[in-house]
Amino acid sequence: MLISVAVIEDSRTIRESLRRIIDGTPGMRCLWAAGSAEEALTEVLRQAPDVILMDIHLPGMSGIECTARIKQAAPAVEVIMLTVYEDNEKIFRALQAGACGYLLKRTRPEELIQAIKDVKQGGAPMTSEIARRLVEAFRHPPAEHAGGDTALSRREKQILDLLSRGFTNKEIANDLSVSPETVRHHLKRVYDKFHVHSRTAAVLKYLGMEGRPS
Amino acid sequence: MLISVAVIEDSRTIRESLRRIIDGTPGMRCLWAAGSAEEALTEVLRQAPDVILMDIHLPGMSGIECTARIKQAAPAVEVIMLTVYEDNEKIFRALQAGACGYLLKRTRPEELIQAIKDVKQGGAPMTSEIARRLVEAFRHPPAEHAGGDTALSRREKQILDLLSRGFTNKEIANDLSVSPETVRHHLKRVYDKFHVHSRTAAVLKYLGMEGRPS
DNA sequence: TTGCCTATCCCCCGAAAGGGTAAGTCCCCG
DNA sequence: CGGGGACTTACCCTTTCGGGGGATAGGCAA
Repeated sequence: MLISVAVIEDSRTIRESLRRIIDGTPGMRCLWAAGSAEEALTEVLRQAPDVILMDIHLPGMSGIECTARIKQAAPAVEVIMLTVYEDNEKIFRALQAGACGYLLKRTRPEELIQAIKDVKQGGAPMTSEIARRLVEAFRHPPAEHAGGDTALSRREKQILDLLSRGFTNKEIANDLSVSPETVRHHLKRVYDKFHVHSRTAAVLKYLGMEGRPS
Repeated sequence: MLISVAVIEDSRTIRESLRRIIDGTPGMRCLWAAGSAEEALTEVLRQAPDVILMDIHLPGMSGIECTARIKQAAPAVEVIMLTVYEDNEKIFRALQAGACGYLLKRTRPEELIQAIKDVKQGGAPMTSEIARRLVEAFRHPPAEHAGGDTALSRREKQILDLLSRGFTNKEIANDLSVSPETVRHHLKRVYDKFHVHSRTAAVLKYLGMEGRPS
């Protein structure tokens, strides 16, 4: 079974290097290699590959945006993000856009090839560090990729956490064995810090969804 | 650096086999090997290992429950679930309980050893199939296992959508050019359908986060 | 010591939200 | 044609929120 691969990467050197690695692998062929997201989008419509290696940092449209569009146009195409970045936010955004793998550029060629094969078999190749972050994010969705650096006190976080599970102030107060007034007080401070004026907006901000698309 | 490992596995054969594999690896030592969750919990307090290999299916307390308790008592201990099951629910429950890796029992010894090392380095070893499921779960939490089949009318969805972006009833009303009373009315129906009693809870349900872990 | 932060609790007020009920329009389907 | 569902508006009442004060107390650092 021949796996058709495409590469999206702005650096010509890396792009051609990836193409050589792919074409040099038996059972694998590089269909095309684009230098920009825009170019890639037209190529995808012309010839949809099985797997795409996508640089996350592209001039113009980002690789994340490009991934989202490709998955919309051709959901069967599997996308592996290839990047130098290791920060959580980019990882999550890429996965949500539809990427199924996330590798660092320093990944060795043989691992890259293995990753492409993995993807075809329904796997989700990623370094174990990245897998760990995914696991962490899965375990504590709020604390990690939301609030982040916003200086919330322990108590405020705690209350926000209960708030984000749909409890009323009174229920939170009972849960924490304090007066509802105290809960309200902490929430006021949270609203200030988040620059919001409603519990709903605060929760959304806390969960990192304030900018969700419709 | 010596990595101390512990094994929790009810089958004596597999337990001893795991112990041999670990003790046969330079730089690794099997501290203890328990046959039940209860036994393991007391052992953990006595001697906390760096990494635990935990069978998910144990007589009495399950491996998932046991993982949760261990992580509570000794958060630094890393737990790798070892199992024959491959179903999503168990995977997620285990990860939420605090496991950081999830391997199938048919994993070869050398991979197991590598996984233990991975964990010590902050990785999250898992087969790529399992990683894929995690990614899937991460990508569509809302659409899939939430809202899904709940029969919401067009209008109700529309309002819920605006609601889930933090708008007040009045703002939604302006947006849709209807009266706030109308918005309130639709929301009431939504609350009924969702069996919730607050906008926050409704939004969470809508976004598919109603069962989030703490 | 004097602040400053966090946490706790209290007051007030007006606005918003939740619950119930009623009634009007529209359009589709039998 | 009639009935039903979706959508609309309106009224009632009660509870909760959001925003504004202020008071007390412990901890921690300048």
